[in-house]
Amino acid sequence: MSVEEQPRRTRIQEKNRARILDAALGTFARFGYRGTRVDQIASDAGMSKSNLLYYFGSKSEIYKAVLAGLLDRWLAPLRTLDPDGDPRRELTAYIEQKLRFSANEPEASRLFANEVMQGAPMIRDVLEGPLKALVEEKAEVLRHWASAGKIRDVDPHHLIFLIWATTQHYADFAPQIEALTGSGIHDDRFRKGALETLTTLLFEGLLPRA
Amino acid sequence: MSVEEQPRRTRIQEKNRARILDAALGTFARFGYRGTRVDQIASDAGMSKSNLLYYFGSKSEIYKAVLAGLLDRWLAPLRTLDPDGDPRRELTAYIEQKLRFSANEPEASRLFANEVMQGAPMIRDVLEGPLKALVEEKAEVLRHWASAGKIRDVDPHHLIFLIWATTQHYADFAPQIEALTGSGIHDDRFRKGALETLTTLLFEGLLPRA
DNA sequence: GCTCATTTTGACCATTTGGTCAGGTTTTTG
DNA sequence: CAAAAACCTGACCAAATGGTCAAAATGAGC
Repeated sequence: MSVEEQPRRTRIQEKNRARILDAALGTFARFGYRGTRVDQIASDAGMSKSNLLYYFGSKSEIYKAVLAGLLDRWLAPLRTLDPDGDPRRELTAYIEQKLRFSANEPEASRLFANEVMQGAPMIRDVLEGPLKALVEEKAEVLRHWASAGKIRDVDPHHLIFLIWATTQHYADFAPQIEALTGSGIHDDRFRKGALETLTTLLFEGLLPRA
Repeated sequence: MSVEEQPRRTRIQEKNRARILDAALGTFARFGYRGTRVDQIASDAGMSKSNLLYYFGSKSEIYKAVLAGLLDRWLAPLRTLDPDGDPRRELTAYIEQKLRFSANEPEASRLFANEVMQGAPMIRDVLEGPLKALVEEKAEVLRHWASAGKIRDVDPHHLIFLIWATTQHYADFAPQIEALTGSGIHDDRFRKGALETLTTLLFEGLLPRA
């Protein structure tokens, strides 16, 4: 599910597999695994169902391939959090990366959400293994910053969840946000506003400083 | 979609409709509209598919009924935000209500998320109408608090989104949270920890006060 | 207990769905 | 350019799916 060996592929294979995975991401993100119809992926990818099944033997094979390609991109930003950096700088950069991800790959974000909401049947091992390890590592960083007096001493897990939740929200609930504000995270101005408000609240808090 | 007139119902109808809606909430929340099988709702509700269809003529009818019952509960907490109250008290109470909702009705939370992620096809009018109106009203409250110097002057929309996102996250991403922490929002201790961290961050901020 | 309305069932149906396969077409390779 | 490999198609299939219907079983009111 994580590392993928790359068999030799022709140019045609390269192109068609990419088209399929791209189309599949769209429908899986929208309708989940069970709600997605192979036919629709095929037509979105501009090819016949038979041809699609020539490249990926089954629906679940497509799903796994999409997820595998997604996980690394979802995780990447957290890896960049530098223990030796300044907390505010580091966390701001992290939040900005996550917001960018929501803006640039909203479908990936939604598919991830969908998979987790269904109980993470396909990626449970990743969550419990590599992700948990990474989160523990970064939680340690946060605790270290806290004990050095650089940040307030709050539960690192909840802090991480707050960042995940808020940044992901802009992708996952895009239709709601659009309905309420008329704009969305894809818009540069909007994204800057979100980042500004988010970081202000996170670092300074809502109550005016004395 | 919002108000529902109640036709006369026998005791049996009352009981069976409730059983169906309850089962339907579970599967719709997990698999979305398209991914849900009428058969499965029926068997979860402990009755035959035919019998289920005697109560609700079609799959989409069940879905609409479930959503209608859900929206009010989802919205209710925001309504309680009192303009004349103390911002910290009011917002803390709001967050606590939302966390409780995530704890007590995680499936309702997930179904709402699912519907919105699919583009809110069924509740778009509610989002653009009543919800938008309510949000504007409460945004005004926040602006008023800001201009009175009671809270920092941040974008009310993003502030509301932050609260929605963080509180909802505990229901929607429960499997991930469980995998990472071994616990979840249903646990009293955990929920108190979440509330504590959330309110501290939101009101005081992450950076230590001078 | 009798009658009528409500509730439940199981058989049935058309359509959709994931997937197979034999054979045709295109591309690559020697 | 010929042969082999890769690619693509359409017909086909079994199972699943949403939904119908007539008739049987059950319940309520007298």
